[in-house]
Amino acid sequence: MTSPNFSDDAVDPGAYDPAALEAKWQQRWRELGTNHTDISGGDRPFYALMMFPYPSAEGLHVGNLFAFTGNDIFGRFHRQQGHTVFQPLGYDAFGIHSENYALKVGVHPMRLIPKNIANFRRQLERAGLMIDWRYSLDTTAPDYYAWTQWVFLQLYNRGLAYKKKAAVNWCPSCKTVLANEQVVAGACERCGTVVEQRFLEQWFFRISDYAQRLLDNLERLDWSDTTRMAQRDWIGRSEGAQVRFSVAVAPGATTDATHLAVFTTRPDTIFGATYMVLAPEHPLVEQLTTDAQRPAVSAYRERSARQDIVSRKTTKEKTGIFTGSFALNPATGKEIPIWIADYVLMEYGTGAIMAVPAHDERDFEFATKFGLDIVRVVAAEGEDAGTPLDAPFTNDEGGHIVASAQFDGMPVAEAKAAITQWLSGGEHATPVTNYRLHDWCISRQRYWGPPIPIIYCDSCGAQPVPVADLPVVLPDIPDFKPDDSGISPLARHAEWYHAPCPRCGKDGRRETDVSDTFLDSAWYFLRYPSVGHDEAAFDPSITRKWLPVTSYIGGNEHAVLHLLYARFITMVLHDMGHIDFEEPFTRFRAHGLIVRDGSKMSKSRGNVVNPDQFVEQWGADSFRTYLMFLGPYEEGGDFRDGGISGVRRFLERLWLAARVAHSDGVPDPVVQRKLHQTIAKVSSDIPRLSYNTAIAAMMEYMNTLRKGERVPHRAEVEPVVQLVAPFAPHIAEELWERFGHSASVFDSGWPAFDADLAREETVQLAVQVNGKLRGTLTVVPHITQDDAVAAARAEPGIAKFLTGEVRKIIFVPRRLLNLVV
RNA sequence: GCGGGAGUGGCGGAAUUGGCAGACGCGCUGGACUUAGGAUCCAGUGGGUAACACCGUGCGGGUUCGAGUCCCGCCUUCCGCACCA
Repeated sequence: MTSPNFSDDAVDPGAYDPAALEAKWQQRWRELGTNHTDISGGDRPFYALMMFPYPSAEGLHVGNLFAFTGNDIFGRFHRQQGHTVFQPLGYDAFGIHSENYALKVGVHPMRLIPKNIANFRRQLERAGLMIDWRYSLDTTAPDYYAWTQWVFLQLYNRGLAYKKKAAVNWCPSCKTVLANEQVVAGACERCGTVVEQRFLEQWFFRISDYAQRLLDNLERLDWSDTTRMAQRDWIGRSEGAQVRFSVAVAPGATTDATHLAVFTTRPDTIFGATYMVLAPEHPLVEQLTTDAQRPAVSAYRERSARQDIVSRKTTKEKTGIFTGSFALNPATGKEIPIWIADYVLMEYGTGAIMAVPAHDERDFEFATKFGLDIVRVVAAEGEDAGTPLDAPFTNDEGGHIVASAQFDGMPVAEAKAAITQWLSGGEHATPVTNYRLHDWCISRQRYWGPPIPIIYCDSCGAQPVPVADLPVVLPDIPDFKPDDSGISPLARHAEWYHAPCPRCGKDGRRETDVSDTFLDSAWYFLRYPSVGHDEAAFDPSITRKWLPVTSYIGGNEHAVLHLLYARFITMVLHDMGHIDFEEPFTRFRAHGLIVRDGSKMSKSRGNVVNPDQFVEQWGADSFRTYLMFLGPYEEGGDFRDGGISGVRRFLERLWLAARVAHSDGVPDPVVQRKLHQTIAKVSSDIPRLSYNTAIAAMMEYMNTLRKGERVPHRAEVEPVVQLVAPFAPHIAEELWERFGHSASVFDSGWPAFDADLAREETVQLAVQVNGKLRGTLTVVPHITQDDAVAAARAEPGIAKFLTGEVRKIIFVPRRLLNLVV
C-alpha cells in the first residue's frame, strides 16, 4: 500500500483496519473511563444534550445515529476546547409505541424493553459516541419514574393538575385517549386509525396558564428560528374582544340566559354581524331552542356528537341548523338569528361566534348556503358600502369602515380599538387575548406508563400518594391489553388496585391511568447529572452546576410537543423553588432528516439503512463522517450507498500520511499556510454545525498535502489528527498514540490557529470589463487600484476588451477589479 | 387554505457581508500499474466551440458597474397546521 507520490523510503505503514482499531479503542475507552465526565469537579461545564431515543425492537435507526453523531462532534470539539463536557444518553422506553409492539409480538414490555436497550447500547457503543454510560437512564425503571410521579405531585400540589370530563380523542385501534398533538389530520399518529370523540375523566396540566410566559421567553432563547416560530404558532396568541349579545327569547325557548358571549378578533366588523353561531355542544343550545326547532336541533347535535373528529374537521361543506331564537346586535340593535353549526368549536374562545359573512371566509360560505344576510362593513380604497362582494373581504390591513354609523371612513386598525371602546361603554365588550394552546391531557388508559400517584378514598376524595411511598410501582401483570371500556388494564389487578387511603387509612382505590410519555421526557435532562441520587429527583448543587442545558440537539418533529412541555415543567419547578432557572435549554438546534436516494426511508419502501451493516463494512469512523458529509446538518441529506467510499478514501490517506510522516527538516510553507487556513475553517464550521464543509476543508487539505509529492512532515499531519478527531474518533486516537502521545487525543487540546502562517502572499484578483470576467491577475494582497489597473491593461486577454475610454473603475481589494468602458 | 423551508452540473452538495458560480465528494471518460481490478495512482469532467465568442443557479420582470444572493410577480416541491372566529 505505498503511493507513488510519497518517496520510496516511506515505511510500510501497515494497513488501515477500522474493525480492529475501533474495537481496540472502544475497549480502551471503557477501561480508562475516557468518556467519563467529572460531574462534581470539572471546570467549564458543558452539557451537550441530545434527544434520547425510544429503544425500538428494530434497533438503532440511521436517523438516530445522524442525530447523535452531530451532537457527539459538538461535544468532543468542546472537550478539545477545554470544557468539561457531559454527554449522557438514556432511553425513552414507555409509551404506546412500545406497548403496541409488545402486543403485536406477544412479549411483555418488561421483558422486551431490556432486550431492546441492550441492543441499542451495543450499537451506540459501536458507533463510538462519547457517552458517559454511568449516567444513563431508562424512563421505565422505577427509580426514574418514581421522580416522574414526584413531578406530577408537584403540579398537583401547585393546583396545576386537575381532572375533568372532557371530549377526548379516542383511538379505537389503540384503545386509548390521544393528546390533540397525537392526532394527525384526524387520525391516530401511531396507527393511522380514524379518531373518535369520547367523554372521559382525564387528568390535565394547566399549561395554558403559562401561555404568555412560554411565548415571551421565546424571544431570549438561542434556538433555531423555525422551532421558535413553530412554538409561537402553536401557542397561537390572538388579540380581540369578548362581545356580549343580548338574547331575545323566542316562543318556546326556555332560556333564562340574557346574554351570549363571543370572542372576535374583528370587533370593527360588528355592524356586519348578521347572525350568531354556537358550537353544537354549547351549554345554552338546549334552552335557546324553540319548540318548533327542537327535533331538528336535537338530531343535528346527536349527529355531530357521534361524528368522528375527522369528518367534523376536514369536511369542507358547512352544515348547521337554526335554533329559532334571536339575539340583538349591540351595534345595530337589530335581531339576528342564532344558529348552531359544527364549524364552531367549543374548545376555542367561548364556543360561540358572531358571524360576519362579508368579512370571513367560513361565515360567507355558511351564509351563502343558508341564505343569511351579507352586509359589507369594510371597503378597500375606491370602494364603498354598495360595492358588490362576490367573495368575503378579509383583509384587515388596508380597508376602511363603511355602513357603521359614526365609524364610517375609519381605518380598520383604528376601528378595532374604537368600536371595542364604544361597546365597552355599554358593557357590551372587553378586550381579550386568546390562545390556541390547550391544557395538556396527560392521562392514558393504558398499561405501559408510570401510574399516576393518586388514591381515591370514599371519605377523603382524591389523595396524592406521599412522596415517601413513591414509586407507585407498575405491577408486572400478564394481561396488559387495553379493551374498549376506557378503563385501564391496571383496574383489573385487584391486589394493586386496592390501597389504603394515605389520609385516613381506609380502603381506597388507585388511579388506574398512567401518564403520557411526554411527561417522562419533560424533565429527563434534570435527572442525568443526578443519576444515582436516591433522595431527590435531582441534586441541588449538581443541578446548579450543570443546568440549564448548554446545548440541545434534536429533531424538529419535537419542535412543539416535547420542547414546549419541557419548558413548561421547568417553569413550574422554578416557580416552586426547586430550580433557579426557568428555561431548560439555553441553545437548541434542530437537525435535518436523512432520506435515501431522494425518498424517505420506510420499511414498506425497503430502503431503510441498516447501520450495523455499514459500520461492519466501512467502520464507524467512515460511517459517522459520511453521515456528516451528506449535507448541512440542520437540513439533513440524501444517503447514497456509494458516497461513503470517498470518505473512507480520505481516512485512508490520512492514515497513510500519518504513518509515513517524519520530523526531519521543516514543514513546507505552502502546506503550512493551507493547514492554518484549514484549522480556521474547521474551528469556525463546527460551532455552526456546518460539518459537511468542515470535512470538505480537511479533504482539501489532504489533497494539498498529496500534491506536494513529498513525504509529509509530522507537523503537517499531527494537527489534522486533532481536527478530524471529533468526526472519526477511533482513527484519531490510534494515530495520536502512534505519534507517541500517551493521553487521549480528546485531552490534547485543539490546534492553534496562526493568522500569520495562514496569510496568503498573493491573491487572485478577478478582472471584469463591464461586469464580465475577462481575466485573473495574481497580485500581492495590498496592491493599489492604480497598480491593479496597470496590470490589467498589460494583460492582452483583458486589454482587447478595453475598446474605449474607461469611464468607471470598481476596485474591491483582494477580490475584484471591474472596468466600465 | 394558512404558516415555514427549498429549487444550483448526471447525483449529493459549496459559495459569512451582492464581487472569479459549481469547493468537496460520488459518478463518468481516458491513462498508469497489473495475471486481474469493483484496489491504488494520474489527468479530465456545467453546456457549447477547433479555439474563442457565447449560454448557464425553477420561470418572468426590476435595482446595480456587478445578482445564486436584494426587490416585485409567478411556478414547482417538501414539511408543519388544518373551520382557532
